[in-house]
Amino acid sequence: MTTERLPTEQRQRQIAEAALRIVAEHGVHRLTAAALAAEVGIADGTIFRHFRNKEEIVHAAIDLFEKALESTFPPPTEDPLERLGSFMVGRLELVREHPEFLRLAFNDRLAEAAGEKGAHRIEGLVGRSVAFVRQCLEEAQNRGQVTREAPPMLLVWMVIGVIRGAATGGPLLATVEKDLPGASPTQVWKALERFLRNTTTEKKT
Amino acid sequence: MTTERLPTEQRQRQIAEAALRIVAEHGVHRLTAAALAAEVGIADGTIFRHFRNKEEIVHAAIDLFEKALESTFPPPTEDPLERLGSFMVGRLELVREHPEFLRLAFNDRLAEAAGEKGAHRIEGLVGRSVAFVRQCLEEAQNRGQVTREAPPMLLVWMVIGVIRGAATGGPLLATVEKDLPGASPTQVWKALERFLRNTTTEKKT
Amino acid sequence: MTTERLPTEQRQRQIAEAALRIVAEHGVHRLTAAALAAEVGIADGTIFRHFRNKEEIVHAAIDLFEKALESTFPPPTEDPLERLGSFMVGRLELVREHPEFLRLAFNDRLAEAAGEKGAHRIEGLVGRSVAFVRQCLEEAQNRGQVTREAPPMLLVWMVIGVIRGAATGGPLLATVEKDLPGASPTQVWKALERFLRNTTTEKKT
Amino acid sequence: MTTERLPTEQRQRQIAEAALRIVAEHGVHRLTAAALAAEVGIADGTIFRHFRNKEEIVHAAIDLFEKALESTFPPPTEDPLERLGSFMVGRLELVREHPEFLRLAFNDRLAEAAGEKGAHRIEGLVGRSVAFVRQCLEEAQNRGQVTREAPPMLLVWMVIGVIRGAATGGPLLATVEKDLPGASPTQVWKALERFLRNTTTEKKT
DNA sequence: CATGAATGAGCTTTCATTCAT
DNA sequence: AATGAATGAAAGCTCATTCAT
Repeated sequence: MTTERLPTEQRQRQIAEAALRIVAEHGVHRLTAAALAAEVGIADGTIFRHFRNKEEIVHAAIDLFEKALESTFPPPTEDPLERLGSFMVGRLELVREHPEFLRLAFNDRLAEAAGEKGAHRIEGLVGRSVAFVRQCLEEAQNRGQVTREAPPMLLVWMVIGVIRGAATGGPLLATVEKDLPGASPTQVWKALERFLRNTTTEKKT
Repeated sequence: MTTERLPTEQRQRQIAEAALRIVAEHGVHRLTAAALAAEVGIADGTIFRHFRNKEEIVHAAIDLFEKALESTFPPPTEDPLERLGSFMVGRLELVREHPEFLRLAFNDRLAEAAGEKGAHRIEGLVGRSVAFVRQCLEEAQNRGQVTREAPPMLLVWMVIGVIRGAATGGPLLATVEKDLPGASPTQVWKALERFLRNTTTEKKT
Repeated sequence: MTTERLPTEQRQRQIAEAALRIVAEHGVHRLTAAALAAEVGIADGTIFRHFRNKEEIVHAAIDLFEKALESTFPPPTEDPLERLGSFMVGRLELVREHPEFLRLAFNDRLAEAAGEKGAHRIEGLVGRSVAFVRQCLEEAQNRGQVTREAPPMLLVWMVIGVIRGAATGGPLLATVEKDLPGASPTQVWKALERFLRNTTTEKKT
Repeated sequence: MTTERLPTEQRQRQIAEAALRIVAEHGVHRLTAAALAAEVGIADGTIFRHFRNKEEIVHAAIDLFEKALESTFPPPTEDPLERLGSFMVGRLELVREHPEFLRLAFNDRLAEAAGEKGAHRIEGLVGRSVAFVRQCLEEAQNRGQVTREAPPMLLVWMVIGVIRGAATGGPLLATVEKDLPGASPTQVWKALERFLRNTTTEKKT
């Protein structure tokens, strides 16, 4: 069989994308050179003309993931809650477009496949998002938009929990899917925002 | 070397526990027949005198996990928030005692090792917990202990998010560990409870 | 195919011997797990139940080689030339019995297959033999059995050259094989000894 | 990157030389098409525009080696010992200039890489040198320059042994390097010559 | 029940060789 | 002539599973 010849960069991209798809759909244990090759439509051995080894493939996949996440960090607007909102909506839309990412973001599969270094990268990615959320929430607390009584991390966990929950089409919603059936990212954020503001101490006085 | 002969039931339990430990500490890729045998202290072939194949071992491990989770569902007390509190405290304490479970609960590793059927079981386990949390929250909303404005699932995701966050010693806290340093399960719940109730004060006044 | 089951120690020995045979007869490039397995009569994978990896197999082979060489170091008799004679005869007889060793002793094939550590071991083996020969010759010079005029290493190289030459059935003799047709180890040594003593300065005076 | 285009003959030479260098410095296992191409500075596929396959490359390398050896056969002078001397000095100087050759001459690595045919060629090369040495020594014996009592092959082995020993900087000298520290080729030959002639003095008196 | 040797499929990686560009 | 992507046959090694003892 003679496959179309493509420049390395293109093949690398194809392979990285295939890796993402495979891990997301079937799990790391199916991320084999053979599976990758089949997915891309080339011969087994050819994989290693484009990547030195499997680990590098995973790193390329993480790159893709990273770039996608990066694009959802909103510009530093004035209002922290507004910022948090764009972030959340962005993330939820990202997941809607790329369901592959879902199982990656909240899962340490990729990390496992990438060895120590890859695990750290993913940790870093997650950490950055957490830090962003926290930053927004603390600012909001300082401005009195959100109650100062709650420990910031509690709020962070809640927000992350909502993102995760709204993003997961899977298990979390399985039993209760009828609830917010097609709840759009914006709707979810609106509900969350109202809730957060609701608790504001200012309002109580 | 001839190991002491034990009845199948005991060996099965030992093996299932060993499986839990191995997956938790080293990941699925180290869950091999040889590793299990070594952990239990028997010869590798012997494993298959007690289980027909690896999948069954994983199922036994999930059984253990299930039983542990089961034990944290509190008795059906009157007050739904109180019930939710015992549940949450129970779960956090469980994780504190058995850190192995952490990587299992919020991770689909075990599911992956157990094939389709195992994945469904874990999904079910998670689903049951979600349903419980939801039940408590809806009751609380009906009683006016928690604002009725928020969609129940939003609250569910928040609570689950807090449980996950408080349970995970790892990445989530990494950058901000000073926050709730040794926050005990009860302290976490108290903070969450105050927050949940807080949202209703407006209406009360 | 069901092969006879043997205890690891026996299989290890078989495998190490097979390794020696293969390297000697066909060269390192044919020393593959498959070839070893075929030679021993077991399945490919089985090889690695008895050795952790190929390198360990080569080390086991070197062990065999080492033991054989060791056995040809004669006891420390009074007369150095007599000692040298037993050594040489021993070595030649060893090679006659185990032609496999020939290509190993004067070849760095095994060394190459064994990695750094293996190469050093073989170097050490050769070094020990050289040192032994040298020791004998220097003593002989001190006693006046061999001329003191020749630098010791010159004599060493000569003796080693004769051992190698007499041992090699191969290329070295190819063109001139009729010479010392069945020259027995003892005959070769006798000829060499006469030659060495012949040069003695004592006799000239 | 497009490399300068060179006529096949030049590239062939470059490749053959690269082969010699690689085998000498790193061993046959590194003699790969990719390594050759890198050494020469062309793309790996290009190698096979100049040689039909790897075996032919090795043959070209042996050609080079052969030519170098050829050049050290001295003209047929009157005195056989003098002839032998030039030969030996020539060989030792060759090795000093081209240390690559060392590992080739006393090693069947190249032979192994070249298959049956290549092995025979190298055998022939060695055989020719042995025959030359023998010729010289027999003449010398006939002229009474060297004792007639020693079987010619014994002398041949000795001489070859000395050449090998003096050429090998490696293991052979490792333990005793102080001996003939920078022993020049001529010094080595002088020592050997004195020794060979020495054996005849008895009869002369 | 327990042992541990044996199996064979499968995985990652290497490499000589081909061939479209 | 030169390039470099593609191929496919090994090679080394792992592991679930079987089975004679």
